[in-house]
Amino acid sequence: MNVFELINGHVRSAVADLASSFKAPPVLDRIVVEPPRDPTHGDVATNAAMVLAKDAGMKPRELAEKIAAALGTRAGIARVDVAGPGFINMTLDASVWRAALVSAIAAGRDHGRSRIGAGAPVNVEYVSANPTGPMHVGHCRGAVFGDALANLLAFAGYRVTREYYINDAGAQVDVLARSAFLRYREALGEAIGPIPDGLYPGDYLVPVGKALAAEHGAALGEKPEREWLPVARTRAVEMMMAMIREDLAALNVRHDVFFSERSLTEGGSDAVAATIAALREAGHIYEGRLPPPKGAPVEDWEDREQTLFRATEFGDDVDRPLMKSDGSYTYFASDIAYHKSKFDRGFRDMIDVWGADHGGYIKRMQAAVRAVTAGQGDLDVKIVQLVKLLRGGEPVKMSKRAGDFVTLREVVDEVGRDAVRFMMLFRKNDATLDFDLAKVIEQSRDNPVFYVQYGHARGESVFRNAREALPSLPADPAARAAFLAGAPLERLVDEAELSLMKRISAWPRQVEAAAQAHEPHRIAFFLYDLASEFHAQWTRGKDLPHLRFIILDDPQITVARLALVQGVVTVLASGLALLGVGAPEEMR
RNA sequence: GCGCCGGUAGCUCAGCUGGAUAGAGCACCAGACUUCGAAUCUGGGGGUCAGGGGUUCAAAUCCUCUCCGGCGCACCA
Repeated sequence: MNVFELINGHVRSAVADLASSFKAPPVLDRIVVEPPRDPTHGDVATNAAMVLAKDAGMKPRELAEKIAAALGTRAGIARVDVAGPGFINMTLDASVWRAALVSAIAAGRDHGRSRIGAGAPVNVEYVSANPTGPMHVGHCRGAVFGDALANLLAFAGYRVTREYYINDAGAQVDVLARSAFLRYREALGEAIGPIPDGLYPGDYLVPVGKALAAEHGAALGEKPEREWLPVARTRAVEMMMAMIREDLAALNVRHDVFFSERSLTEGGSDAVAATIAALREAGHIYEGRLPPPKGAPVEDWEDREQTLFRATEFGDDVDRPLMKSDGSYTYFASDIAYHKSKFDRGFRDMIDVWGADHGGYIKRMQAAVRAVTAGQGDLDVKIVQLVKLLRGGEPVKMSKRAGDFVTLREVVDEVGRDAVRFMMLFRKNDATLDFDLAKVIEQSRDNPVFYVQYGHARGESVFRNAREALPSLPADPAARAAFLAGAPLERLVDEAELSLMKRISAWPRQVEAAAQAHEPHRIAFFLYDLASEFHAQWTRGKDLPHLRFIILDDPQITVARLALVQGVVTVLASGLALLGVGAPEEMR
């Protein structure tokens, strides 16, 4: 049950009833129904009169009075005021919040589930790290963000596919293959000495060399490179991807589809060639020259005729090359074919999650998606900004050159999956993030992960204690919820209790807003606020014993308050699940 | 030089796609444990929303210019 959706309906129908006297038909899209920032203004406010005043040919306040009069007669609306420049403020009958709480408890983990997605397929592509080594911390944020966003969209009613694009076709995987081949010779007993510059030095390739040796014996080493390289490459990529999947599993991140870049051009058909041909057919490709980039001079600039995509016709700054000077496709060309494949597989809505260093790539990719889908497809690119890794306020030094970068696994092993996930989401995706290894394992309010989880554990702790005073309270969670859904909620009259009920009721609205904005961090912040309000109410019971959740000689109010706790626990558990973070029963 | 992302309290950050008097945590000051978990809570001080101009009933939010920080800038992925 979404209270704001309910009132939204009332507002729209009230406006529709008045519309015959308007000068122009009202544009309902701009009407916003939301909780006012200042609670003294009531429970729900709408700007309807202000945005429709022109259409109505009335002054905002005059129109507001008329809408307010119509709303005043609707069920559940206890009071309507016109305020300021023409806000309509509504105070709802407490029965509305009670009904919302009952519905939340009864729905359990489905409370907040939405149908705004209407089953539309959405493709969320995230991580897509090169299969050339283990994942490092830099990959964490994109992985967690993409995963949480996918959860959120699924909860909001979209049909979500989680996808990983394997970059197994470029020069980098050839380097990987040569590095693995060296390890293969090593595995056969050869002294290889130090790893030469330009090859990957990491010892995670040792097992690949051993595997190649075990499978091929000495045979591979006797062949020319063009024969052994594909073999080494395939095996290396395979083993790297297995490693990456394990790393992701440690973070509780899983994908539905792993899409190989190589598969676009291998086998019977060349999807990249086909895509380019189609674009050429549509007039989006030409042979031409590109001006050298301004600013920093490019040393080896080679002015030549090349195959260019007219990205500028779709909003990009310059046209983009599709072929390298050696005649092979650019990465961009493959990427166009890849996104076309997404569209051909039924995804009009696509979301890519990229690191900040790829920000300059957004426009051309969106341009390409428009071109290749004839404007039917929509690509949203979410950029996750840099993560600064700290320990007790001091930067953790990492040098990629020396090979001592911090791996994803190391961080997860040190602070735990929950802490990593929550902290990665407790910040807007496009703002940089400080991740302090010391702070995230602290058990204090300083640490939001703990604070929210503790809120959940504390709620469960109340239930454990309540069973002594209230033997009829079922231990089984589902039975408990069913039992509490029948609680005498009219006993909840304290302002703060009412306020908690309202926040629990706001959950569905939060889910929808976060899903539509593609912003899972809003969920994290909502949970933090809910936990905070719950902790506050819990502590009030210390000064004011009559406000405790468990009142020994009044089982009725105890049941009512337990229902409130049930609502809190339900939303915390549900929200934490969206973030992929555990909701512990206790934290001792 | 161009593009993208940031700039909000001393510090770290929210601000619900334009709403009413801009909010939280930390830090600082003053308080609350014979108690449902004090791993918590209550109160207080603290603001030129980087700066100028514009759009309108209304701007931290949209447009524009400037300043500062990060990232990127044929043929890498």
